[in-house]
Amino acid sequence: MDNMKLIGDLLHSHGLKKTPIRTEVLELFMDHDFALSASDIVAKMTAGHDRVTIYRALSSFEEHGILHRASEDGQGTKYALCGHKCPDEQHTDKHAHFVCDECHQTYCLEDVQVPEVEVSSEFTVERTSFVLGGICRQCQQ
Amino acid sequence: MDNMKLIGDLLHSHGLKKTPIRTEVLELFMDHDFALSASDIVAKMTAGHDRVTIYRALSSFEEHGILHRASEDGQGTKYALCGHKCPDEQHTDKHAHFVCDECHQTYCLEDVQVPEVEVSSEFTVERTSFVLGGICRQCQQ
DNA sequence: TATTTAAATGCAACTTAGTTGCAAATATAA
DNA sequence: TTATATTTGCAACTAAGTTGCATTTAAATA
Ligand SMILES: [Zn+2]
Ligand SMILES: [Zn+2]
Ligand SMILES: [Zn+2]
Ligand SMILES: [Zn+2]
Repeated sequence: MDNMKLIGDLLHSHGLKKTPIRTEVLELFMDHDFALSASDIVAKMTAGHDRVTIYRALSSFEEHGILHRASEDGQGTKYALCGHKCPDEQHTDKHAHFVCDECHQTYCLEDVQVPEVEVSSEFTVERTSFVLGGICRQCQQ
Repeated sequence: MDNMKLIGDLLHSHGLKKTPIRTEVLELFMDHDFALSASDIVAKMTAGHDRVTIYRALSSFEEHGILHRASEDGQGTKYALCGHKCPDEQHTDKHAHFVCDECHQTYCLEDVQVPEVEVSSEFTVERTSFVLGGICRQCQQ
């Protein structure tokens, strides 16, 4: 598990300082296969770090393409690394996401491409979000 | 413009009492071709009605299939009648929506069907939301 | 028309997500 | 080791949305 090395490189390659908080946040993302919100992270962080710092880390990671928005239901924005344990390129919004109505977890559906559609020339499309909702396997049994 | 008749029938057919506030809310939806949030409505309503009442009207209309959720960006949930001036059936989530990054207005793209996709059997899909973002014609000039 | 009652409204208070300004702390580079 | 830009913490704020409860009102019916 040399996530540490990975994280160091990732932060450095984006000109971001490697701080304990950022490191821990990225570790959390690598240790989960579902998306995390700011408050999820605050709850999972060891020490009692300030919410604001977490919000700023998430914004910064999003701006640098380290994280992408996976969903934004009323309970807050959830973020994810693009591929689970692949903190690399293509953190795009080109795949769909799934939100479970039961456990409220959000998953990246990396093998479900967001479809291309024809839209009236009245609109210039620059972003796309395709979010499916329902029940995940754990919540079904 | 016998929207009044339409609104009366609509409310009555759902067993909802016809009140001045609900009437005015539905008129607002009929008079706009973009989706409206609770605070949009509060701002456009004549008298100074309570926010809570508007939230409750919107929830009630959503439960009865009179309105559907068009988008929920960080700035709040926007609702729309299914067809502009067609307060009837099929207030489904089967069409896409467009959110303008400039004016922050949300439009129903009633001719853009939400695509059907194959999803891993790990997930049981019950809802779908397909939201496009970009710039609308007015904001492009 | 007058009475009754369930439904709708208003108000106050609360929760939660997210933001801003500023001072103090700290990661890195020289 | 020092200097500096970046990051963090704190306090305070905004905005969306919710809840409980008392009051009002639409509409059914007597
Ligand atoms: Zn679940
Ligand atoms: Zn994703
Ligand atoms: Zn626009
Ligand atoms: Zn719509």
